[in-house]
Amino acid sequence: MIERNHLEIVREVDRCGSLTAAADALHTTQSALSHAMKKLEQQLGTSIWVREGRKLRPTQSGLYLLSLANRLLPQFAHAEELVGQIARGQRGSLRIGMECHPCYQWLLKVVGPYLEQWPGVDVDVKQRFQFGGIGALFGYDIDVLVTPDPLHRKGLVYEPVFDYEQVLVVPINHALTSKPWADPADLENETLITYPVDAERLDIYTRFLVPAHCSPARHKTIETTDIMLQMVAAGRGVSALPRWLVDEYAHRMPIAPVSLGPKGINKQIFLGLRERDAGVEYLQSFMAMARTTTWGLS
Amino acid sequence: MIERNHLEIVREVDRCGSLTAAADALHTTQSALSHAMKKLEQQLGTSIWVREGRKLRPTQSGLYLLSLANRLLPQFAHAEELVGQIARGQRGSLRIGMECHPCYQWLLKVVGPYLEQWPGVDVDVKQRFQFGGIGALFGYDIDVLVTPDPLHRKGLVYEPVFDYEQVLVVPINHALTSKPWADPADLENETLITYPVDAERLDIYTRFLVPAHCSPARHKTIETTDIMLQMVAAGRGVSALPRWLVDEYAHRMPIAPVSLGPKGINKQIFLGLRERDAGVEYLQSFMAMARTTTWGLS
DNA sequence: ATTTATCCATGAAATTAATTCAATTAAGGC
DNA sequence: GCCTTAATTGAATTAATTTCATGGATAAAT
Repeated sequence: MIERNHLEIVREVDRCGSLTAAADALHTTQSALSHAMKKLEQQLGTSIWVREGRKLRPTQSGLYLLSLANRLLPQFAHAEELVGQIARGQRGSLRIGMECHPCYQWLLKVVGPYLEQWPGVDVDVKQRFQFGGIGALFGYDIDVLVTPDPLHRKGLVYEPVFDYEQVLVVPINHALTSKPWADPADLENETLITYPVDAERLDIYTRFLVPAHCSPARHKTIETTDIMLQMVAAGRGVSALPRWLVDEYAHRMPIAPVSLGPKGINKQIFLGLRERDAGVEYLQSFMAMARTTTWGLS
Repeated sequence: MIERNHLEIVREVDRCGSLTAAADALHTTQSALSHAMKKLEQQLGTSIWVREGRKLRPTQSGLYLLSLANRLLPQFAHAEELVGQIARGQRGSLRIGMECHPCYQWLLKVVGPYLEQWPGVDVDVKQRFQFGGIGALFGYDIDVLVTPDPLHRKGLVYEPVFDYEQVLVVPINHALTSKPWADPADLENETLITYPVDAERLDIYTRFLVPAHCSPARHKTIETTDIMLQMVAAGRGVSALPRWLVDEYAHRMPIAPVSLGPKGINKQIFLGLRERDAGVEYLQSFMAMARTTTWGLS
């Protein structure tokens, strides 16, 4: 019934004062407007203007339509601009999924500058997924997945963003600090503190303890990195974290890193996203900034 | 670009889950919707849904359009309903202009029942006009003018709603109460209290004092009827008001009416409106109720 | 594994709607 | 009174939308 272009006409006639002038402004003929409004008037069963001399005076209906036009038309215009920005990749929402607990610290460093550069992009971080990070990616719960395990699936692409070494964290006065590296057997009398995830996803198990058929004296889980390190600093256990993360905390806490084995556990963090989204500008930019931010850390 | 139509489709697809179902709900074919949205997608330069298997998943743009649809479509619907009511004369705004100060009391009696009978009509009362009541009527500042002076102009129509007698109001123990009527000379020692309007618009001057070349000892102006009558009751002056108004207050205040001259000053109140609006149902109804309400007063 | 049923996309034809053109009416300015 | 400006109207033209017929892709069913 009432269409956007009717509102446009009502608004323009009000602005210009006549159908003819409005037709000019709308790049069409006066006749077209006359026909269009006449049809609307018939549909609504009421006139929108009354002719007074050769002026058009809005009726009550006309005045109401005018107020409607002034309310609604800007919203249409705004919507088009916004969608245009989304189309050009200047706007959107970037939902980041984290499968790598300690990476949260790193992420914070990326997000700050990113938000400044992309004022139109809303960033959100999610850490728990019902069907795993990849499921969340496929399910459009997230747009980017930060993970150490780039499980390849059709429709997904991964890009490595940084390498790091996973190290043992011990109190600064711990005996192991004098050794060049830790052996699996060194943990047999220790309390191991980890994030609360399956053991298969903890490298210290899969790549260090399990191959050597060792296990720690006790195993505790803690959700947050800060508390975890405070526990370590207090001598209540040891943990395994990226070296860059330990280095950062070592300034303010009595903790120290120890390599896991002679070669250390070397890992890589990947950013995964849907292939379909690979061309989106603000996602590409996030990838680029993620790589850059890394350099300052390791 | 974005048309009401498109929003309708987006909303319905979201509700129904598929283009086909939405087409059904909108009483058209799936193909029509597909074509329509494809065209919009091309214009916007972005897709609105991504085909996933045989499902449509809204993109960011699609989600935004959906929120837009949910905001805007109800307003379109509401507008159509409202304009329909206006067309049927069931709704509008009734802006009443008053050129007769004491009539405000009478108006309040009319407006109450009127609002009940016409829940869709918003009533507003205006009392000050830059170019007089008639100017306000011509200028569409008001829809109805309540006036004792029906100045005839082309395009305006007047209808008398009630007759009344303008009387002098005096304290109940005043000497004049014992006379059958007041003479102009009786006011020469009195303080006259009136509304703050030009003397030419006060009948007690134009039709009583001026013809007799008399004037009151003092002249005070007061805006509100209640205070005016309290002043009279307190013996601080006399005033001129409609008899029915004085009768009403006489029950609770020590005041009394006295006719102005042997025949009294007889007046008539008119309702004026634009000729063009004469057929509007809720205006006609107001006229009718105005006449009815009068009977109970005089 | 093949079949079946859905669902969406697409191109061409048909239909419907919108716009223009030309003629007409009406009011205000000179 | 005449000229100019504005709006309406009807017919012709042009543009748009819708339908129809078809094909491809996917999920469900046999």
